[in-house]
Amino acid sequence: MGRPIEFDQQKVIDDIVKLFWERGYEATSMKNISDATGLQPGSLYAAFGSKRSLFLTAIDTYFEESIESLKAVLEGDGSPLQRVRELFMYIVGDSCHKDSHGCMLVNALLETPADDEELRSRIAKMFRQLERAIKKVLIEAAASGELDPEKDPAIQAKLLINNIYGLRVYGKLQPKASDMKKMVEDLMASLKLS
Amino acid sequence: MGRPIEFDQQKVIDDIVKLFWERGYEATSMKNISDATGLQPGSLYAAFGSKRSLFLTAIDTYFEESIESLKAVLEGDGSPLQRVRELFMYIVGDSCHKDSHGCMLVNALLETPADDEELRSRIAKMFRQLERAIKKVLIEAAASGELDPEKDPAIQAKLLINNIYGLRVYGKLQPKASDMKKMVEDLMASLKLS
DNA sequence: TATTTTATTGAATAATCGTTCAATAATCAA
DNA sequence: TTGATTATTGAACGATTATTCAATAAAATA
Repeated sequence: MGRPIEFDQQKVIDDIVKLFWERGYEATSMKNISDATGLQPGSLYAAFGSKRSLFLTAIDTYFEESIESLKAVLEGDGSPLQRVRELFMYIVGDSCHKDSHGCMLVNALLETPADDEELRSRIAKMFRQLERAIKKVLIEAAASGELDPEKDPAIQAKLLINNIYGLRVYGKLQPKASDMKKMVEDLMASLKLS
Repeated sequence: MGRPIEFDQQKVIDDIVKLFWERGYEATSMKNISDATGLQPGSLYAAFGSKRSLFLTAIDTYFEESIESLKAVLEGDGSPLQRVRELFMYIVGDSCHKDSHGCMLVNALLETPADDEELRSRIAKMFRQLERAIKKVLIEAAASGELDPEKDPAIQAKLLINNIYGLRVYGKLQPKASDMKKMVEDLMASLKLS
């Protein structure tokens, strides 16, 4: 009972994700958020509690939407390593277009002060999900003989994740998509049995 | 002539580098800087002009000190690929110890808004220096037959830089040094002629 | 209809932001 | 010693920060 919420909760959260994604935590003010959402401070605080919890909500929302797309690619068509290649090309495409803001989680992680255990461990947990998904595909690739038997799927998964982090940084430098694609091709070549 | 500067300029700049490195641009206030250096606002503004130019000075100083160490490793003893391996182990060591703050340039790049061309291009230029240094060593490795002849030194240099970016992100997640080292060993293995 | 509950408004809060400036101090040249 | 020049001090500036709150509005319940 009581007065019902008037604003579209999903739309407001998406607006907030967009803001924090583009500008980071510190550089985004509550005024920015109020302007972007059309909500007054009182409504924002009643609904979310604080700027920090607003940010945590944004992070969570971003992750849930992202991981779904990434897993869809990894579970798509083609051989295991073809699917890993698809994943990387997906990320290259996302990192290269002219108004990309990179990965919100990487951005957030790098902005997070070292002593903020809560935020750091939250983000770490998210990346572990992606790492597990990649590892799973690499194990498939090992079973089918597509992966070089010298390579340990667990370590290779970490190495691939490392390259994804790298692409998210590299993407901030306005790189040529053709360079990034060549890098990915070379990276994929190193996985295959030769 | 006129009253001479009283503070130790190098020490003050080092203090400021440390602050921006630990906390980033937005989260560091002029009050923090005043407290850390012992200088009053007036002195800081007289000497540096603005918070932004203070940050640019910090970035430049950090880079000059860093690139020297990195180049020293790349021009050290051992075969070309051994030296590349040294470089990576150096970065792993630097990224893993408990109060590491990662690479200040990567941190700064990820915090930088997309429309800040000045800062972005300044950082891009710095990374290009490291890429060139790596490429040079890879060309040596190709000449001596140490590098897999299938691999293009230019692309491999980009891929190695990509992994360095990655390690700087990975380092924020409090990783196990042993995992990172295994990753580096695998990465190095992919360069060698097999 | 009267009451309760919750949402929204938007002004107000105290603190902090980056920056400026007049006053004072320390040096050099005359 | 006097005047010019530059450095330092620390209070003050207006703007902005995250957050709060009393007033008002809209719904459900009695």
